[in-house]
Amino acid sequence: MLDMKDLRKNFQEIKDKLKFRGEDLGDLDRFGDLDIKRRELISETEELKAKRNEVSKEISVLKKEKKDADDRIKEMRDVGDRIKEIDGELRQAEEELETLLLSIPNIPHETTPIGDSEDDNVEAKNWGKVPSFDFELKAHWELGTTLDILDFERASKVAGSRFVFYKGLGARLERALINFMMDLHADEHGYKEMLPPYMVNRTSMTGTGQLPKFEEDAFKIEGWEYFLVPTAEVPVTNYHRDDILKVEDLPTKFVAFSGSFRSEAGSAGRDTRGLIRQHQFNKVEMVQFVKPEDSYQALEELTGHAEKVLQLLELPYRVMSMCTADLGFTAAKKYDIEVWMPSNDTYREISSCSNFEAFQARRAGIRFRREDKSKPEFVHTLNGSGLALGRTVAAIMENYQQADGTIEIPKVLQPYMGGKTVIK
RNA sequence: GGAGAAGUACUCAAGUGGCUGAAGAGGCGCCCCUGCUAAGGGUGUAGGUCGUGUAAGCGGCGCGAGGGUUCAAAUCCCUCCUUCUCCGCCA
Repeated sequence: MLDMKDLRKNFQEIKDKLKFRGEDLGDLDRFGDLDIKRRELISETEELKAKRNEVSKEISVLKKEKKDADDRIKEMRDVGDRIKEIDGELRQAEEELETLLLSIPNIPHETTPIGDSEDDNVEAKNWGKVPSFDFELKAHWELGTTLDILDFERASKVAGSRFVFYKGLGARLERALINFMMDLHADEHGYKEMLPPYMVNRTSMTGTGQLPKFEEDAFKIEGWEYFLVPTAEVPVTNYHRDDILKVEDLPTKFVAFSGSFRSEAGSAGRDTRGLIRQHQFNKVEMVQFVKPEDSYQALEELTGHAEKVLQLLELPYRVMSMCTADLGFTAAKKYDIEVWMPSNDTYREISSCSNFEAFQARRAGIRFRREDKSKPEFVHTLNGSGLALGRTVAAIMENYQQADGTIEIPKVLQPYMGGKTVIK
């Protein structure tokens, strides 16, 4: 959500910046009228309420003195009716305004590249050497099926398409990665470990920006106002919803492991094979709450923390600075980390690190106080995958595959795999 | 799932229609006293948000949330949420 006062004061400038997103800005132009209408109604009703309060005191005095107050009471009855009327209009105006504000995306940061499509994303960094194979390489789903560590067929029998069973050392590899990543971020990068709920309510989904616009992307529990979390970002960021944090607690950094559930509406036919696009996948997610002046520094650090995982796993990757057209609804700036995926002969997204500035904080009411008596300010929130597990498993399988169809285990994971060095 | 109880400011807590934006206590701030400490005395301490204003200020809202009744609601009514106790069920 954008700052209403800012929007009021700098409407055209903000609108121009939002245009770079190339999205439909909906009813944005109605903001001015709604805003004025709302404030007019507030002034009107408040004036009447002030009067009512005053006269009510008079009535109270008159009654105590056993004097007649009928005239005043009658007068106030009319005032009360009028207040009710105006409050009704006001409520409607505020609802419209709220709906409007919740549907406006974040303003891109000045360092976000301007572009029309994903082709305009800018490579910010490139790490590692893309491997060359002197044998015919296999996709991870082939390797996984042959080694009997992934079973897609039975998963579609038991659940449906876009689900998977991990088996044996495949399951072990995923579990090793979870522990490895959690340990790294908790012990080396200063995040507090957290294990969040996998279902959240509507308010939480709205707080981080998944709702109201993207309800079709989420799984909702039938008969309940619960949504399966599409990412741990939702429960972990909302952990501090409506809180006023102490300045000495900033930055607050959480790392959470959770399942992530996505309907993948609109992705029919894309990445239908393998682990790349599942309805359910595991993810280690980093979330930060920081002072506004620190958030861009924090974004670089957080992205570095995600990169560190790939560096230790010795997987080649690049960091892309997402352009205005590919930024997502909530972010002001976003880096995608893309890992080399041999079967695709290209890089695939494995992490997404974003600075939301105060966009989520405003929706979710997450604030801090600089000093004891000072006015609360909104924090800046950030998050980033560190990393998506399924895609990491796929990348390891493909990049570490051997000519005989076995898979080497990255050195750093071997202690987490009971000392094993190869999956065969 | 059944039966009951409760949610008031940083904490505990009083409060069944108007003088309660809220007693009292603790905590915290300041002052006094005792050479220091412990103890004691005095005194102060409401947040947040919205509107309006250059500002000081003024005004609205507020006692879990949202509605309603009333000239007037922490107080009466309705719905919801959360917590606790007992019973049942259960990993």
